Amino acid sequence: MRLSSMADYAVVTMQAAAQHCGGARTSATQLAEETGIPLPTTQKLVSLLSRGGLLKSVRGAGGGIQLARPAAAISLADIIEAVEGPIAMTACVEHGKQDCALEASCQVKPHWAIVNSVIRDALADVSLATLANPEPVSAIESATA
Amino acid sequence: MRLSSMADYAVVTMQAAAQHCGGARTSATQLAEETGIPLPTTQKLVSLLSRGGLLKSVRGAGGGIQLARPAAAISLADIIEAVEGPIAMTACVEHGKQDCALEASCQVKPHWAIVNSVIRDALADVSLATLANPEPVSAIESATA
DNA sequence: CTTAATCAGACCGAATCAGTCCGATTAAGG
DNA sequence: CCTTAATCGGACTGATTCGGTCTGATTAAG
Repeated sequence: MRLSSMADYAVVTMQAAAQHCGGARTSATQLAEETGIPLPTTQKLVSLLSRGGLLKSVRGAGGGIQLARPAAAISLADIIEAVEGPIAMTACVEHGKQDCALEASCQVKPHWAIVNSVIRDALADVSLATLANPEPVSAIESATA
Repeated sequence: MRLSSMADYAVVTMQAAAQHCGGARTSATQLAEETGIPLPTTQKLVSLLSRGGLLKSVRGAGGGIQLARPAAAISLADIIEAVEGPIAMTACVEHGKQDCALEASCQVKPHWAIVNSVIRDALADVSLATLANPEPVSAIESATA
């Protein structure tokens, strides 16, 4: 039930990259300095995020990285899935994976699907544009009451 | 972002125990047979759940276990916290833990608190009584739309 | 063509987790 | 009152995954 450190760092890195989006390309080195995350780790994150289609990288001298989409179109769910894989709290939620031998008599499985959707939607409702706003307000706030 | 197997098994075990609540005491052995979870693992879960105040255990011959509270008063959040500890997606959400060196300049932290609350509430809205119902319907369904 | 700077993938150590086993405790039966 | 049996409780071991680091491949500029 805890997010991996990599996913946590990825969110911070993406938020830092979003602030450089208007300028142009940024480098992993610069993001590492700004965030305080070790450079090798930042490089690994950039690799994962690029593979996930969230960052656009340009190799070679003078190259760099930039957001592949507008900040408003990138959500926490996208970032987490790029680093950790599909958001699935239990093994039975993932399609195609039927490792659970209890599946036949499991009464809990349909409920996990609902809970998983709620959590994923909550993460999808938070975009990079929202993270840039220091005052956290959004549609999800109503659910916290 | 994935639930531990122990927590997953704990939910199944509690659901099985809830169906025996009306009768009286059940044993870990019986729950292991019904759920298909290995007996030693079930014993470990019973220990954790008892320590968390969700199960009431009676030792000795003829002893057993039973729900410490009505099924409607036990939620998924209770079970998960009993097995995994406090629900905190990131280290900075947990009170008192300030291992994150980025905390000073971290723009993301306040947003995590909101997201964490949403997720915890979603888990708290699902009780054992809800799990006993094969047709999943509840207040959280509106959030899935 | 050489050089330099960047991303991308592969490797290793550490921590956590799942699982199992054995001991402490307690009620029932003789 | 003692023995027996059945249960929960905590401690240990092996394995998997995760976090972190390092080195190599690629590319544009000089």
